[in-house]
Amino acid sequence: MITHQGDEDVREDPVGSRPPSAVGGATNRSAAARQGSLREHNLALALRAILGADSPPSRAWVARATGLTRPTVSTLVDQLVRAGLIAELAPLPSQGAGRPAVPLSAAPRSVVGLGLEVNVDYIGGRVLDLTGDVVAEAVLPGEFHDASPAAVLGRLGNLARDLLASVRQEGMVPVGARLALPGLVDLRERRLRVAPNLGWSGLDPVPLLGLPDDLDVQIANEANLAGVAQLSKGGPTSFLYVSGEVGIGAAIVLDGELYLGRHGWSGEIGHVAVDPAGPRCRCGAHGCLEQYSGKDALCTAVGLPVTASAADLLDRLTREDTAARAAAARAGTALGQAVAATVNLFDVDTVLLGGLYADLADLLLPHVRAELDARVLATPWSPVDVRRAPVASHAALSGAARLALQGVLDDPGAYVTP
Amino acid sequence: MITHQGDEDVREDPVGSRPPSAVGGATNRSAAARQGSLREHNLALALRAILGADSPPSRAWVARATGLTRPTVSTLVDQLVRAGLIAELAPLPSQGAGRPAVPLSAAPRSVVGLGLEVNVDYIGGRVLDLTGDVVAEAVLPGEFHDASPAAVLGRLGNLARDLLASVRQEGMVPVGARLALPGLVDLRERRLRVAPNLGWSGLDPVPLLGLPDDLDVQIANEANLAGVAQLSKGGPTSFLYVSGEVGIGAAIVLDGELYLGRHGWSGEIGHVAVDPAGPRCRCGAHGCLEQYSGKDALCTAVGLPVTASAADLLDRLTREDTAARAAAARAGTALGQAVAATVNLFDVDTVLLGGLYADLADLLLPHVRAELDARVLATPWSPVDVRRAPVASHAALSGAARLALQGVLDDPGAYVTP
DNA sequence: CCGATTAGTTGTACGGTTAAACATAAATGA
DNA sequence: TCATTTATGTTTAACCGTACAACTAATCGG
Repeated sequence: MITHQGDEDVREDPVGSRPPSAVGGATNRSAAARQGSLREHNLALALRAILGADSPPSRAWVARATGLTRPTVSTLVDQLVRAGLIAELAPLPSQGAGRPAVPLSAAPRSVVGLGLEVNVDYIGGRVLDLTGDVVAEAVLPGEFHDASPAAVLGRLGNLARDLLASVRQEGMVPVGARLALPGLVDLRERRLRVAPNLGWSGLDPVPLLGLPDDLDVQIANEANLAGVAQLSKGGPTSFLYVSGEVGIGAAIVLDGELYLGRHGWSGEIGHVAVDPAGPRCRCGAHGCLEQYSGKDALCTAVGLPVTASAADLLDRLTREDTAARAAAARAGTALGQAVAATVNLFDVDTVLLGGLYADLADLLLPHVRAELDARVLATPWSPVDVRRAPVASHAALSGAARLALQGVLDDPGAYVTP
Repeated sequence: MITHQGDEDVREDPVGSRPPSAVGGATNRSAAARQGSLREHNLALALRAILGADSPPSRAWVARATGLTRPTVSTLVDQLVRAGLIAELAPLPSQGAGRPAVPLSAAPRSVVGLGLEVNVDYIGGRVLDLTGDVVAEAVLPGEFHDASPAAVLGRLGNLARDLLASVRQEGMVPVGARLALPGLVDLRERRLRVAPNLGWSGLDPVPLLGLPDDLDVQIANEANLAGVAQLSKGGPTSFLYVSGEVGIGAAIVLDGELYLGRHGWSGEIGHVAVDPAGPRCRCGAHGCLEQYSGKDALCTAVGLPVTASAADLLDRLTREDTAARAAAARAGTALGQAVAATVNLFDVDTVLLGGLYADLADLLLPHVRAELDARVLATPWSPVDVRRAPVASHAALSGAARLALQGVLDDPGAYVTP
């Protein structure tokens, strides 16, 4: 027994030290389940059932949907109602026999999540409530390449405090914030390793925001968060989201959860090699996808300055012009090759194109589809569905706010008195 | 309420219909937690703690490790002992003050898992118990390209029945079997879609084995299972395993669980494009990794027939010969490019080379490492560790047997009387 | 031999779910 | 009109599994 003498604190598993392999992680596999865990699990289950229902469900429906009994659901729902997470709506004019049900729905404007974003051409914040409604928003355009992190994050912090103050004013309770950053974000150490387009590297941006210490503020990659924003009630729950901007990022969403990898920098599709002998990339390697399908490459190919707007680029590419067609083909084909590699590796069957690619989807899609048909091994049995991402405008803000709210969905027990 | 009237059977979620996104799935997030779920969770927790301990632990140690109380652990361990999953060892000569502990360990030769494999040049079966020991094994070399599925699987079925009979004879209880196949395996529909090297396609191999109906028999990809076999007590729990043979497959293992994707055909690294303008591949596309680093390509590059053995190939490649060096460089570089893409997408920091690549590791590693250093974006902050896979001989057999046993680890409650 | 220390067990309390019965409210139909 | 049917939601008692505290068991050091 000697070897065990030292192992005192194996038992607790502080969240920070856990590898962030997924978001929305649910019940901890390696923790002891006590009595309360049961209630927490079922509370979350009932909450998800209500939020995910097509129309406001009754307690009895929730019981059927979850497999819990009606008395149990009643007590759980009562707790959710008391906590302000769920609201009882006015009974509908009754439909059929039996006692009329009390419809339940997510309580609007109760708990809210704050999404923040720093990007090359704007900073912004957005507040979402449990219904998914945007309850407050502010976006400041600007030009932040090579701007001082302290200055930019300070301004964003002011904007965030204003948003928080205004929603608190109306009685809402912010439960967390996520900051979207266009770069390699280390979740475990909460550091922005490098953001080439901002010219930033090696910093912890959270203190620079100056938000209250009691608010849970975390950081994540912009494309990953934009991917999360594509989740919607009817839509697919497993997909690859590819965001084209100056850089190209991707998010892998599986069963409604973001796949983050060991450190949180999964999905770096922009540096998948399309042609190992191709042009040199900012990252030092040769032939990265970014050199073929990034915004700069596209602009250059059609003779625009790299500072051109997405609208200009779309305009130029839409011309019936040999150069324009060639540029779209080159970018779309390269994108298709990289996406095909990703699909072969991840086995997803839906691909959503976002960011700049949402605007250019009509031009790129035929080329992307052609490459996927040729290169994805599984195509004959499960064709890959590639399409424009449904949420486009500032998607990362919504994804960040959504993820900030995730803590409530995962552990409503923390917000409820039994 | 009309819209809800029809939704009767939302509650149960038969395992077959669930997307097989991971193995070792643990407590079902979308199921109601009843009282018994608590016990099942903690039973699995205690079992994992005992199996994962460095040396046979006591009940008190398990309590500390899991966060459960000693009385609870006592009752759980008693159940595991009664079920024959855990054995109480003879007390050690006591070390220090206090009542001597009763050391616990996995019960040898109690429940066992059966791993089966059909490959181009052999069929085989292996039986593992909870300690990880091989308790029975049989391998039949042969040449199975274009052989009849019914004949080959019939022979494998005989072999499997012999193994099962012999372990049953000794009082062991087989709890399941996994069949490893070198091809695209659809887990959800339990079909082998296509196995180019066998010349097989579109079949359900399980009935052809003729195993007893009460044994849970499932199928999986050979490389995926070989990846699972690399998990060991001291080693990494998240890694990319790349298996080079005629085809090239990969397994992505995250936190000790195999990532399978939507259908179970994740990890098809052999058809990641290394050069889109490269040679045409069997799959119809151009420039797939397989055309650069597959066994056939390597053999051809050094002037051997594609039927040459791994030993011949190694022998020829090890010569101080320009052609041999060029062949190793070409294969290693291409492999490095595909692996770099995978690492950029998955964010893993360990890569294990298995199959043929285990033999060729010394020759390939420098080239692979060079490409990773150049192409993996995260290299400066988290260098990728690439090395030879620890388990080489018939790894898929061990992985399959291990996965067959996984059901016991995930749900020991099913094998225990409370 | 006695206190200190650690391992494992016994008995009671508590929290959470269940099953069964009950209360509520509407539609249905003789 | 009024009992019957149907469905929702609540109450009650029982059950199950874990926690806590106290106990026994076994060893060491003095």
